[in-house]
Amino acid sequence: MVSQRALEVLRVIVEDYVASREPVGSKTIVERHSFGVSAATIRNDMAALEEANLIHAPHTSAGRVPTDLGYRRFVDSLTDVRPLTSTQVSAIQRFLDESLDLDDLFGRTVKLLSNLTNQVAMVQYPTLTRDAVAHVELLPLGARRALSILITTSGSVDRAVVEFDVDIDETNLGLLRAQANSTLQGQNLVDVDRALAKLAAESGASMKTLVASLRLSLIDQIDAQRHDRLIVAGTPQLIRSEGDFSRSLAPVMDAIEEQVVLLTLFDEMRQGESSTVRIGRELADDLSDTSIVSAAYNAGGGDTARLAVLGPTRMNYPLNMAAVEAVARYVSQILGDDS
Amino acid sequence: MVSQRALEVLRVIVEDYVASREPVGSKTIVERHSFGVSAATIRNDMAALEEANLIHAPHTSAGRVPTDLGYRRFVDSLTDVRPLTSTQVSAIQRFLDESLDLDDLFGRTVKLLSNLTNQVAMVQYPTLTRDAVAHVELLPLGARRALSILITTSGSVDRAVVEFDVDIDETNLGLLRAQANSTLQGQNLVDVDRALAKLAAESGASMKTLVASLRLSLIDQIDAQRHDRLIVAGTPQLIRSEGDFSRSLAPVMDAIEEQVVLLTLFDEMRQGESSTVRIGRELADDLSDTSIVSAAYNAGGGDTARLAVLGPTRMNYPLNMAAVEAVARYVSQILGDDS
DNA sequence: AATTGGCACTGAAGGTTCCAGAGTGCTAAT
DNA sequence: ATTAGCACTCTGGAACCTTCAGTGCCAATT
Repeated sequence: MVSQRALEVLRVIVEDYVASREPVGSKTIVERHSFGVSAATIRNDMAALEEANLIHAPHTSAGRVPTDLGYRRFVDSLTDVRPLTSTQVSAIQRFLDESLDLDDLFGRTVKLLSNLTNQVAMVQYPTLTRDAVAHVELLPLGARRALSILITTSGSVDRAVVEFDVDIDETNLGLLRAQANSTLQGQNLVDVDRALAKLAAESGASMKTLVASLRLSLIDQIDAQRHDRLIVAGTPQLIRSEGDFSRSLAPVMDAIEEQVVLLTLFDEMRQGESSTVRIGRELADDLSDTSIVSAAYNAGGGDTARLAVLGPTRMNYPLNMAAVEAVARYVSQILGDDS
Repeated sequence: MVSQRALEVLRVIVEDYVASREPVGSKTIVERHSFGVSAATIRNDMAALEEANLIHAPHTSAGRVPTDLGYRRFVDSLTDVRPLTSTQVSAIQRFLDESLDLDDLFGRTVKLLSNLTNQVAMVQYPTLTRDAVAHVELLPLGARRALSILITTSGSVDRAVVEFDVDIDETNLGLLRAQANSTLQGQNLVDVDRALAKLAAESGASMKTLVASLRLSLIDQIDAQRHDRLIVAGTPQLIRSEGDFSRSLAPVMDAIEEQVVLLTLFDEMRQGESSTVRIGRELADDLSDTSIVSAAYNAGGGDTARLAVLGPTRMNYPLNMAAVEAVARYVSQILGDDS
């Protein structure tokens, strides 16, 4: 039904529409692109595309606009992701190489990605399975509570509150801290549970219950540290492309601020291949005017997480895909090196 | 020139306009409020108000809208800040009391404030001068670099990179960590510099240079920890009140994302009294359609910082002032208690 | 001196009509 | 399969009108 040429027509419709924001008609197509055929022929192809639900006319006598399905077809047909220019690449490298710890790296990464694409950019925190305990700090918070701070060898820091069953004073807390550190230092995070169980078993009665409380809290903490955070930058870009949204931007901003919808989405994607594009209605209802281009990056030791850009469905997919993939690649490179 | 009654008229104009978003005319005023006079009289008063640049007519035959100056007069005339209802107050208390560490408290605070006011809410991190060192962690980052993590007794955590002049191995780093901790633990942050200088003086030649490097880094870190961060929530609210902005929201969002303009503003305000309202052009140019209502809170030990809401100049000032002040009060209360 | 009713005037908002233009779908011819 | 031709449709903008809320001012009133 849809000929080869018709797909070419789809391609130029997507490209022109993304560039101009104007519905594109048969005449402008033959003018701007050298198909060897007349406008009437293009019109026939367009009729076929419309039949296949790939494009759509806002009203009877307007040009055509790609549907979600049209964008999907367009994206799927992109075989070779045009790489970024070498100056861009070296700028990325230089910029990211300067970063200090994980937080700093991710902060730089989102800003960079947002600047490259003029979209909202997001980076998901990785779960570092080969991460080990560097230090556990315990600070009193009251008679039966303490704040536990877990520092890992990758430099990540997490906090949680430990609830004890009994009152605990400075001395006891110091003892617990000393024991926990000597037991846990150097242990891989996944082994913390086992190590603490063992410590509890070997401890005297009074210490046993304290260790048990700490164990509960630390396990939670380690679990919670999994892909549960998103660093975001570039929300102002969303406003700049407000014209591309049929409904209010507020629900989109809500989703970004809440994070949970996006994180769930990322978790779904982890199953899939490394680079993924979600378009319009393929996402949640509130995000039906937006698309997300994301790629997995390697956080070292076989751990992966995702980074992404989010923008209106009318976005420059090739550019965004190239940027997301390039940045993911360099972040992987940096995280693969040391530590 | 502007009679007492005229100021009453200003008050109802502000209130009605904030409530309805419609320019308010003399007729609606006499209908909705019981001034004992006719519309013509109100018109005379309005002429005086316009003369004084307190109100302004969008066009010849429309009602009036307050100017920035009008809002200013209105706000200044609010003597008694109507307190929140007792259910609101107890909800605030219950919600904030549950919080664990500082980060959690501030996270809750901004969300709460944003919900209470339907505006963007912000909390500035306090500088905790009575904060002391709980633990210093050092993690290798390469031959001549290490990541230092500083945990304070208030539970705040900061990271920085230490650059050494010479290569350093695990053993040396461990030694440095042990020395640093035994010297610094329990020391007030402001004394860290002195303590490390002393340690350097007393150390052997090889250790001396390492301590010096660490000192440089930690000092920076402690300095940087001063009021340099802003926790923000509720940016979607900004979009919901987009109609109140004459120009694009993008610069406003930029300012929020960049933070620096707002932080500078907060620093200026610290001089002033505890509760402050900045209206329209009193702020930066890009923020000429927005107002900021802020209050100082007490972080314990005489340290203060600010929290605020930001929204269109057409905002409910009494409500926002009450909310900001109430929340500031409870945050102060919580931070005054323990630790 | 302050207040008021009356009244002419103003400008925005909204509706109607018209026109031009872009773009289409269809048909018949190539 | 492609194309030229053509009638048709719909939007967007201009021009125009009417309505209406609200004003400013003046002369009369308290």
